Amino acid sequence: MTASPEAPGVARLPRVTLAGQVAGAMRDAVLSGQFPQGQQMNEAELAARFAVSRGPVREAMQRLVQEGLLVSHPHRGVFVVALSAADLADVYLARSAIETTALQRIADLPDRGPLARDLAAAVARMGAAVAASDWTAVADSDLAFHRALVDAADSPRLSRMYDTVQAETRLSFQHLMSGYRSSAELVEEHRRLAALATGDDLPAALDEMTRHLADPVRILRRLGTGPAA
Amino acid sequence: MTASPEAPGVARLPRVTLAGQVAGAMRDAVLSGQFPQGQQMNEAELAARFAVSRGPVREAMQRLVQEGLLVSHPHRGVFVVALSAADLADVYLARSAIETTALQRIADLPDRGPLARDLAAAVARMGAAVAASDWTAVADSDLAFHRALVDAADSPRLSRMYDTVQAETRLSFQHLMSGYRSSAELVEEHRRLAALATGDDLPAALDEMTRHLADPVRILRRLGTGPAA
DNA sequence: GATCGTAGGATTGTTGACAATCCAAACGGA
DNA sequence: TCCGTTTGGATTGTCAACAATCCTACGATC
Repeated sequence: MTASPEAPGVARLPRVTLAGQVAGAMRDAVLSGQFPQGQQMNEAELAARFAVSRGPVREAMQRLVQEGLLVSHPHRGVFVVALSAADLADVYLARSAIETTALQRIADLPDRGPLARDLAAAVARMGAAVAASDWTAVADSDLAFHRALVDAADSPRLSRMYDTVQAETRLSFQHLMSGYRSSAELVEEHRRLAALATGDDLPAALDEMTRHLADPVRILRRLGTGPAA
Repeated sequence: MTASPEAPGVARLPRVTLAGQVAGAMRDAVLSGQFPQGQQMNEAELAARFAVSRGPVREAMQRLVQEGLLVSHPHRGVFVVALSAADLADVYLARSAIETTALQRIADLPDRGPLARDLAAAVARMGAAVAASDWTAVADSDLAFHRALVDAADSPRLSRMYDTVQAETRLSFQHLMSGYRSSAELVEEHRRLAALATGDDLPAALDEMTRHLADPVRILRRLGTGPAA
């Protein structure tokens, strides 16, 4: 047996580098709203805060730039992205592209049992979170639901692309949360989605998903928030 | 008029940094097959080659990692990706996700004239390239065709996601080229796609695109190339 | 009074040196 | 002969100092 450098399954245990740790911490900080949108991320400041040199900080920031959480202006600095209403609509367009494709692939899956379990669990958590009025947990279970769906398609690229747009989705929650649809309705909607995703009526599933993802865009348009078109 | 920091339209002229230039050069080198798949990219070596320090080289490599052209193993190095048959199939799945969504958006466009022109131009160039047996030009026009299509959807995120998968597509050409479908058929297929994309029968367009993108996967499966599943 | 030009301060981009980690080959023992 | 250990070389990860660029505020000129 020739030991391949990339043995499948046995993932090399994650050799953490400083840059990776800093990237994780910064991602959490940005996603938790610790840095307001548009704020500049000062390299020296962050380096001092994490007690590392500017090198790893630069590397970490560049990763977050590629993830769409930060935006870089050469020779000027990197800033927390400020998502416009048009950006939010675009995020949901990208999500629908990924999630509907995932649905199609899921329909060809031999065993949708595991996915059904994951989705049910996410819906259950969402229900509990709504009952407890824990909006952070509601958002988390929402994200977990859709992630489980995409990951079930077993496509590295769809999952990878979804990482980015889901991060942006999470970022947008801090804007959207207020005008969000009624929570009870939200849970019911996901329960319906779960049933359709693991059922046998693909067109109906696609239709429901499209409507589900179009809703936030409609809300945005109604609120008239966000700068410019 | 308060000068906004992000005036729309007036894009800041691209302040090139060394890292950016190195990234461009490395991208070209990798995509042109100058570095074989799986080869390690030695930092010091590349730094000497471009006459810069290791810093910009590291930064450039990290960008290409995010673009999917290189893969990084912490403490071991970064390598040119080796796309398996499964990876190629996945690339085309991701492409279909993006391109079918683009088609749907294009269908809602008020004026599809510019797109029709771009697509026609790409098809014309493809025809000329086939006549001249210039396979590089054939590939280029193929890529240009699909890029024009995606860009016409006017979605920053779809376009950005497409950057990555198109780079991988280009990389895969060096494998796939041989068993590619007949060139005359290829031109005709794109001519048909152009007509459908700018026409009024969206379902037919989606269907044709799906078939178009499924073809390379079938070819791969037939050839039985690529390591493992 | 407004505009252009200029100096100051701050921040980012780049560099070369140092430290930590990994891989492979040589070595010794069973 | 085979296996586990160790050691050496090479490569990557990190650091702190230097250079280049940008933005702001101030002052001169029209």
